[in-house]
Amino acid sequence: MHLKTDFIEKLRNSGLRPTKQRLKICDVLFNTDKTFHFTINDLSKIIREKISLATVYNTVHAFEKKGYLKEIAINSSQSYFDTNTSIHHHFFDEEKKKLIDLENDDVDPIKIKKIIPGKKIKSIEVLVKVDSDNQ
Amino acid sequence: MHLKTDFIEKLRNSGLRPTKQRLKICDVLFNTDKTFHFTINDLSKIIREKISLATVYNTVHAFEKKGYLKEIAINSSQSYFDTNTSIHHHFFDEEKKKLIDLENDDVDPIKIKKIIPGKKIKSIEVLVKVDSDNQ
DNA sequence: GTGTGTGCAAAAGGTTTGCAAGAAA
DNA sequence: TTTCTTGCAAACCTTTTGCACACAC
Repeated sequence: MHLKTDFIEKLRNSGLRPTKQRLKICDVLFNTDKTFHFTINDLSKIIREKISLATVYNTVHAFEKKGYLKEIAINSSQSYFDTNTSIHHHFFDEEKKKLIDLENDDVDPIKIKKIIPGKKIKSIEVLVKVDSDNQ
Repeated sequence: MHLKTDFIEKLRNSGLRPTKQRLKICDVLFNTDKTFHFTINDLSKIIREKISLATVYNTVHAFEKKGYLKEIAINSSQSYFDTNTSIHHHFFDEEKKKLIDLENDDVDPIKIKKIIPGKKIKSIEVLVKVDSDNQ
């Protein structure tokens, strides 16, 4: 359970003004023990107080830039975000269109044998697509 | 070097009528030894003869469904396609916004230790994001 | 001829932008 | 009072759809 003052401080420390809208979004995203995945559309619906879509986009992108959220690439139709910012991977359930966490320990270390001169690795993401067993 | 008759046969065998537009798109995509990555937008530009965007979308999706192309999820802003349909992975160069193939042999086998009851794995995709070395 | 494919324009869906009004510092 | 943030609508971009015409068989 987080206190509102924690969020105010968190935002201030990031150089973001603790506005009513940002605090509400913090409450929805971070005031829980479980991490979760969402689309902007999901988030808009969860927020009971009406916050303008533009503000939701602004806030989510601001939070992502500050490292409080991670964007997950699944397909080109929508952006998915994750409140779990640790290094981990994902299952994507094609049937339910849902993401499932795959903790780093659930995947043997990925060894990449090829290097690209002048480039350094920023991240390694594994996406495992799954579908119904029976068919 | 492929012959036009090869493409006609390939399309016929897939139940796709060999129209002028589809043959032109085959020519652009498959009449080369190198495989490559493209967006629909790229493809539209490469095709000199004007083919309606709707037809390009239709054709690319038809080819994907037949297994002649693979879609690659990078981000939510655009769809990327790959003429290399073998099992392999990708680097994504964040600076140049370009994909680079990572052959299956370049990555040690991925072992997933978690299973989802009732679900089977359809694909495992590794995306390695790289960026400029110097900074 | 019959059924499929194409082209165009319009519509849809997600995301971004410009700007005036409002809130935080 | 200065600067940042919000809200709204319009703009944008990619993708999809509807429908008349054209083409493959």
